[in-house]
Amino acid sequence: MKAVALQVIPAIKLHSLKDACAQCNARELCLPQGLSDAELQQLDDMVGVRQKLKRGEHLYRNGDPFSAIYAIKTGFFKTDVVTEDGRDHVTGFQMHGEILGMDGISGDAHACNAVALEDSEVCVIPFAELEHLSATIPTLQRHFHRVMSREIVRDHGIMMLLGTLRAEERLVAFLLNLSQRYAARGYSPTEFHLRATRDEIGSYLGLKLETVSRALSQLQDSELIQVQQKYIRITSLDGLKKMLAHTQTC
Amino acid sequence: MKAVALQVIPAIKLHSLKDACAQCNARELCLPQGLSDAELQQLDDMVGVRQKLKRGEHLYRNGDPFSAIYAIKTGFFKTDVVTEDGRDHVTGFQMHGEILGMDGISGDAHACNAVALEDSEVCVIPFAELEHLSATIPTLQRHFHRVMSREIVRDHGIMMLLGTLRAEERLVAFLLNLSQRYAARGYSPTEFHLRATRDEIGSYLGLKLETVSRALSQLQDSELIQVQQKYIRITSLDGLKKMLAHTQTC
DNA sequence: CGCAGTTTTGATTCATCTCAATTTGTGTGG
DNA sequence: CCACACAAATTGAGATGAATCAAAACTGCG
Repeated sequence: MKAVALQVIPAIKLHSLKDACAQCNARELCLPQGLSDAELQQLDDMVGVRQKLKRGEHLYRNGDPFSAIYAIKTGFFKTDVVTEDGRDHVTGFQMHGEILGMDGISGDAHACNAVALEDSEVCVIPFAELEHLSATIPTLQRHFHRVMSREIVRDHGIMMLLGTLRAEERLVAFLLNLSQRYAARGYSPTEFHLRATRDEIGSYLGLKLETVSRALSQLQDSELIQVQQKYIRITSLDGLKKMLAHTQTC
Repeated sequence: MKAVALQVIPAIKLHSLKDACAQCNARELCLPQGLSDAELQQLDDMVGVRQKLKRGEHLYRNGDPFSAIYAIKTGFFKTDVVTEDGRDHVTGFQMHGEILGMDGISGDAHACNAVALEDSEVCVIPFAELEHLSATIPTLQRHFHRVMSREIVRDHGIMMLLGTLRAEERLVAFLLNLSQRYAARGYSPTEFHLRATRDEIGSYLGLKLETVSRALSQLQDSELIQVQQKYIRITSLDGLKKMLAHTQTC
């Protein structure tokens, strides 16, 4: 997959834009959470641009100058970091309602790659304007800080996963995390499509793709899940949870 | 080590406090970086309390209500997360000039433990006041966002380390990171004391303490470092760097 | 229909963990 | 100040989980 020119949708109609945040189905999970109607309006004015990406396209690349963060309106992304010697590592999967690009704030350039794993659409939030607006809307400021903090906490959880869990447990943790996030979005917590390949999942979990495949097969043999390529059906949510709970205790 | 009542140093003298930030030797690395004298003064007024901790004392614990972040004035800390089933994992080591506690913003409660690994002193920065002040001082706002973003980027680096490096490489990355941070503080980049035990380092790197010990011995046998318990002397900084650079390439 | 990419599964190798014994270092109280 | 007890670190031998190498099966797309 090679670089593709980003397709930017310019502001079309003032009216439709004003309602964009208000009508977005990711709203409850997104940045404007908890804002009043008037504040929502202000935020809506700021988010002037939507951007569509096809599967495989980069939203941004490591080293790109930083100017905006992105709220995922629809779709699914991965972020990955690459070292000088070519090793790459998937640092996260993001779904709609989640914020991308905060890695870029510290160095005025993005510190990872963000790639759409399916056709997606994001809201471009110019960061300078977000800072400006959040200085006058305490709720927005507070919420933005929470979003950044949540990313830090989430990353600590992944570090824990990578540092202490065994292969099968990592996969269980991954599946339960997806399940919970789908549930929060009103989708089935027990039935979903993986958007990532075994290789990408492996990279995220610090495992080789064969190990991911084997672990999935094992979980299927244990009758905890059903796997059919990217389709996952969790048949025992409790069973999975128990696998994480009492590993050393018993 | 059990819980110890936190020792809080109340504001003593208005004058001495007003100069606290200005005179702090961690200033160049800390939150006030880049502020004007007048802004520094305002920040200084906000940071009303210093707090001293003895080795082994907790600055905060998982679940503690969140009200402030902490700038390390002197000393050395570790942060760790613990799961229900008792597994714990060290998520980071922090030295003076660095900020602790941002994990607590998202849930109004701290999401990890912070423990002093040597006698330390921190500046307590009430978070509500920081938000309030940063709404009027753009430089402060910007800088705070950078600090949070830097933590995210750093965590991604650790995830990469945990997911893709082998034991010896992880240790090299750890030592080089310490070296660089000591250098940035005006200390020797090639000679320092580890404040953490092998067990804590192992937890941080996703390794067992024996593996840490073996890897250190190996690096010593390769004449890249000298080890004497917690004392480390790097004899070939370039040699260490090469170990990380061309592992797969050659 | 065929080809490329992805996934599954098997056999083997290797790195790290585990268990265990010893050494070294540290702090405390007599 | 020294001796003792406890914590931390080193080192070895063996077990084990995941990586590697390899082949076959499946999927989806042109």
